[in-house]
Amino acid sequence: MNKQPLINFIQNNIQNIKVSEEAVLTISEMFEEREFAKNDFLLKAGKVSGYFFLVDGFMRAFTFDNEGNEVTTYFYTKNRVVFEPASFFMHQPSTENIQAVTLCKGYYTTFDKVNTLFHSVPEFREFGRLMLVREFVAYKQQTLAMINKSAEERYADLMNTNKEIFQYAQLKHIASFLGMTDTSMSRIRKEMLKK
Amino acid sequence: MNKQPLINFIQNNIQNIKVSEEAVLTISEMFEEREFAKNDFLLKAGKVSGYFFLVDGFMRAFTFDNEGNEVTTYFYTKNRVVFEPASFFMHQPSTENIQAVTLCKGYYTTFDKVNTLFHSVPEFREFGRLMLVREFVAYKQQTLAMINKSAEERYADLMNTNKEIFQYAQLKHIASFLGMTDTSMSRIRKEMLKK
DNA sequence: AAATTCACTTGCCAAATGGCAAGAAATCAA
DNA sequence: TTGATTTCTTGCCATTTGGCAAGTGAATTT
Repeated sequence: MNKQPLINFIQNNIQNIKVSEEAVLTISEMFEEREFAKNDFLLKAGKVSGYFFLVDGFMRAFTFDNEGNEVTTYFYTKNRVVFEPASFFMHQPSTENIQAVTLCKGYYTTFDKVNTLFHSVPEFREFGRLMLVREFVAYKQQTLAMINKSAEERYADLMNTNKEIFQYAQLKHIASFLGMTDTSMSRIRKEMLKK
Repeated sequence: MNKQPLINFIQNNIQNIKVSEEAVLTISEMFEEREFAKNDFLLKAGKVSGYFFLVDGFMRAFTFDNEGNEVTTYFYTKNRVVFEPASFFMHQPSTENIQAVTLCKGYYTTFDKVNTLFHSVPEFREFGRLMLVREFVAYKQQTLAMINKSAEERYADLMNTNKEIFQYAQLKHIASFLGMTDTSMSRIRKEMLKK
């Protein structure tokens, strides 16, 4: 079982600290290789989130608003840690679903194991904090753009900064992610073609 | 110098762990009592965020969008930790400002000191993670509401869940926080009075 | 207390976005 | 390959929200 991609990712995401051989081994043991077929769920609403390092594939998080409409809250591309912080760290049932959009490969673990690593491997603790902070920062930037930008600007921004999303995700999912209807987004696309 | 409110807050926010006397002392030493007069800045854009436990008062975070409009990104009520996670944890200049809306009292410290505490006091490490997770969760819920809710619903939601914000904040700041113009919000208020 | 500034409201109209339903296109299943 | 299902687009019109500028009222300064 080759966990090198996982080790490399962790190593690359801690500044100034070389992960010791021992730590590498301890970490490796706690993760298991896992695949998700297209449309399989990494996380279902009501369950507690796990921790998944996505080596290859594309995932989508979504929930439902008051009127029962599906709302896409996030897209995950490869070389990212995929988890729902609220559920994972608070051990609470998730309100979100996370689903494989394409075939997904990576390494999976649970809160208990992550917690063990947090207590026993300082390097991993740093790594965990960095992942959390990174999620937060990314999320904040994304949402700041939502405020005080028009639907068209939001669409253009996503096109420029996250082109790979358009490669994998359905347009209606991108639309709800951007806080607009698929109808509106379709019109925006039409307008932008003209230019 | 009485740091009991700080200790109590930390104690109350770690599950299942009693903070030792020694830890209490170590933590206390790292924080200094601090006051912010009305309109004073806890954080200015371009500076690196500190860490402030707000014992009493009300604060507001804001930044500017592409067109130069001020956008309120957050309100902080008492008994909360006030900091900008992106800047604080990544040691990067903040894009946000945090300003005292009323006279504010609390305990202040820097990244280096928090880091020292993270490494030397496990209880504080847990506390720090909980604060970060809590910020993230709160932020996520807030922004989820922004998507797929009308301006009127967003206003009503905030009224129901965070009434104290209306006690202290200016209406135009609440409006930009809710992602609408002050003009629109004024009209919404008028409509809601009728009911 | 008067002058000045700032926050908020309101009327008028324009622009952006949504809702619905029908049709076209793409995808999936047999 | 064909039929069925799903996704995406489009036309028509309604609704929501914004922009501007004037007006009111409250707070602050001198």
